[in-house]
Amino acid sequence: MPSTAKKKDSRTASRERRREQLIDATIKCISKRGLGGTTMADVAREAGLSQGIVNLHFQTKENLLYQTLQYLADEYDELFRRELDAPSLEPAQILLGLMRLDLRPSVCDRKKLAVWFAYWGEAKAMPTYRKICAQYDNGYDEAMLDLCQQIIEDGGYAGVTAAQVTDALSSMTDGLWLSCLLHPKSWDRHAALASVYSYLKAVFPQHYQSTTP
Amino acid sequence: MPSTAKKKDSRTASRERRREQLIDATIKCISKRGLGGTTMADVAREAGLSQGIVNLHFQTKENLLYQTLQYLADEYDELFRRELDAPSLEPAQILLGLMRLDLRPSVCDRKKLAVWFAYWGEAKAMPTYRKICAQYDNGYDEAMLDLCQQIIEDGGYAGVTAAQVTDALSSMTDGLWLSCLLHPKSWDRHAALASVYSYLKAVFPQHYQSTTP
Amino acid sequence: MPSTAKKKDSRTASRERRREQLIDATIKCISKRGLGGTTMADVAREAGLSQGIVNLHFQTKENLLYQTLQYLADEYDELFRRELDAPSLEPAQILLGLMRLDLRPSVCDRKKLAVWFAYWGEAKAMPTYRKICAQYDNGYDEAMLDLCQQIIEDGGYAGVTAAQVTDALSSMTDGLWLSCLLHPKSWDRHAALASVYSYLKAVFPQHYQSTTP
Amino acid sequence: MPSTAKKKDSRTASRERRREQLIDATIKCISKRGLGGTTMADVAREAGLSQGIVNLHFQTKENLLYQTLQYLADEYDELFRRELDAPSLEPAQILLGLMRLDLRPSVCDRKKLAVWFAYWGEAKAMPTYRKICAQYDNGYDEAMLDLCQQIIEDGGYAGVTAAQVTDALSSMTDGLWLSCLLHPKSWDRHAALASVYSYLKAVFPQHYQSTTP
DNA sequence: AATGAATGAGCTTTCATTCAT
DNA sequence: TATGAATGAAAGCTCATTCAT
Repeated sequence: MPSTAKKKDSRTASRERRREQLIDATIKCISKRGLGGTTMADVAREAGLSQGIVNLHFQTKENLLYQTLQYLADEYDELFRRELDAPSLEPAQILLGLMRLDLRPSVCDRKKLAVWFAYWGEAKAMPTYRKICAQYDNGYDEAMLDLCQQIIEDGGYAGVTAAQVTDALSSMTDGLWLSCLLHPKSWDRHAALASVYSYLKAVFPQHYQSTTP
Repeated sequence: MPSTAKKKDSRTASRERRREQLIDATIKCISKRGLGGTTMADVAREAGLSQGIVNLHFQTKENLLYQTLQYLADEYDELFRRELDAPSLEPAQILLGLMRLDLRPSVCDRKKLAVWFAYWGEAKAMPTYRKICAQYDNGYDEAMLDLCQQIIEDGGYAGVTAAQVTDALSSMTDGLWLSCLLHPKSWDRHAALASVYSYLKAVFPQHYQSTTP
Repeated sequence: MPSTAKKKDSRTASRERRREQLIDATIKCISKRGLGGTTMADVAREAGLSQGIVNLHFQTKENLLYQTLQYLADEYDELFRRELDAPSLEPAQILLGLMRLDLRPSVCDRKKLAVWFAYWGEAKAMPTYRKICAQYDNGYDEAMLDLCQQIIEDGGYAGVTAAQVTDALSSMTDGLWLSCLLHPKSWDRHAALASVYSYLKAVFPQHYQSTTP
Repeated sequence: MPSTAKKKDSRTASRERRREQLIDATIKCISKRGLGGTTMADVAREAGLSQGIVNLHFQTKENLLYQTLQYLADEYDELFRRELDAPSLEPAQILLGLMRLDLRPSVCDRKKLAVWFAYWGEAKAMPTYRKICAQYDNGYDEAMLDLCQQIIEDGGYAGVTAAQVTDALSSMTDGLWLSCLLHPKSWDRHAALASVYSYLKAVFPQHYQSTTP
């Protein structure tokens, strides 16, 4: 969302703002009541607006949910790209940055995670959703694969392939998210990061040596 | 379920069988259409029975879903206990066995995973579901924690705690399940196991040395 | 129900007993839950028998309800005839006897009244029910009309017709029944009888003179 | 309902009007089909509106029925109060007015009576209904008790108590209503009033002397 | 004659969607 | 644009009735 967007004429600008307002309300609703428990009326009420407003802006419920997922995906993508393109010194630092990103409060946030898992839960049944998820995931895997490759070559590590580490790492973050969702009480951001770091230290000992991540 | 259970009189037995038949149909339906897309009529049709049958045996939809989750949880629990109680030689072997279990075709089965994720997706909204999930998870974590502790002591490993490894491993399997669900095409059971094994080799090098898991 | 009925062979006798048992259960159910809230299953359960039993004996629900109403009507009719045919001395005594009958505990019983009013409540919609009710009522009115006529002639009362008194008296008992049903707490059998008696004393002063009825 | 109420804005006014329209349809349906035979769809159809409309305005069927009963009770209450507060000359005239009221065509109307009796039929099973009925009844009895007391004192009547007359009169009107419901063909408003009047003449001869009521 | 599992029509209720204002 | 009353399809659930045992 480039800053020029703010210069749109008031009508369009308000349209855009309404959209975000409604998507926001959708996220809150899904997080509170689950996908199945969220009605169009709930979303409208959460946004403090009237019944018909959601259909007015999103036509159908399916589209609202699709756009909401897309919104979250874009938001994450933006953060991911920024992390990746950071003028960071070394691949190992970038990789660690990506791991940190996934556990950052604004990303690893129960409200948003609830939405992701809600979608994933329906993913098998709704190919459209799966497509969005898969498309991004592939991009992330590719980037991580590349970083791991560089680290392995740099460190001359044997016994692991870049694919294995990539798989392991991305699985771990997904799993840690689930854990955050299911055990809100006992979940600890730092412990999670420590687990990830313990793995990095174990496979890439030359690149990760600090005691704390 | 002791073998004597099979000697139930035909009436009771058939009640029990019908229950399983309906739970089975429920799993298939959720897997095909998602939690939200599954109707009582769908389940009845899938089971080849009539409309009212599900309410007759489970009273409400909520209860049907609850019992289905419980059924899956019990099924997994049975396998987990069996693996844990196996007269296996060493903790390291048992731990590997548990990892293998999670990636075994009958466990890591898209149909069942779809159900698990469907529930997890609604977990935030339905405390009842979360309770079932959480209750078992705690048991598993404890068992794994114990195994890791023993391995660490046995190997004199420094730099990792049992909690970190447990967290990492259970997160990894959860994440690999999600991966299996979302990328059915590219998902590879052996690759997944290799990823897990690469981690084990890295953290517990003395205990896991084979090239292949 | 003449005593010879008891000599039927066991099969038939048991059929008859089942019928009464089920009608009894029906009365209890309607009284507890109302006509609308009474299901075939409720009746069977109340009778301590199995689901299908009611259809076996009464074929349809409508018939069960019809037979139950008929049963109550017959029971009342039996009592009414007995009172009417009593070798009572005078019309005034017989008339008072009929009034007493309507307020007798076994007749003016909330359980049974609930059933009568349940039927009356549906009477407009179910002509079959209305027919039963009307048919008996006419008979009673005729008998009372006759008694009142005799009393009026005997006393030389002017200013009231037999029809008016009959109407007033039968309306009063119906109304007192409703009162018994609606105000179980404050309802008092003796007060009710006193009200009726006060009317009799007022219209037929020569025939009813005691202080208490 | 003061005349200013009519100036409500069209939206609110229409809400109120729709409510009455639906209650009206409910009364018609109950009167035609009985409480048990009345479905939400029937009510909607009777009102010439769509399926969901009744739930939209009354949420549940139970509430619709409750509100309908309340509506009828309020309507009667209004008439009763008006009759009671009439600048009538004497208690005897007011009492007669109340009796007339109960037999007035708009009150003693088979359609409405069918509804009252439908509720009374379920009253034992539904405490909520009984409460509404009882609450009003008490008020009416009190008012009548008061009037009778004055008449008795004024006339120096002995042998009857105010309570007895009140009981007798209110029972009579209830019974006459039932009669109106059950015997629509032979029912005669004037005969009914004559019966009531014959009673009044008999107990309070000094106050009621005309040949016709 | 009796049982109780099974059926399926019908009911209440919910909710995405439409539309007059 | 925005509103919210209205719609009607579809869902969950109940229950009279049937039928194999």
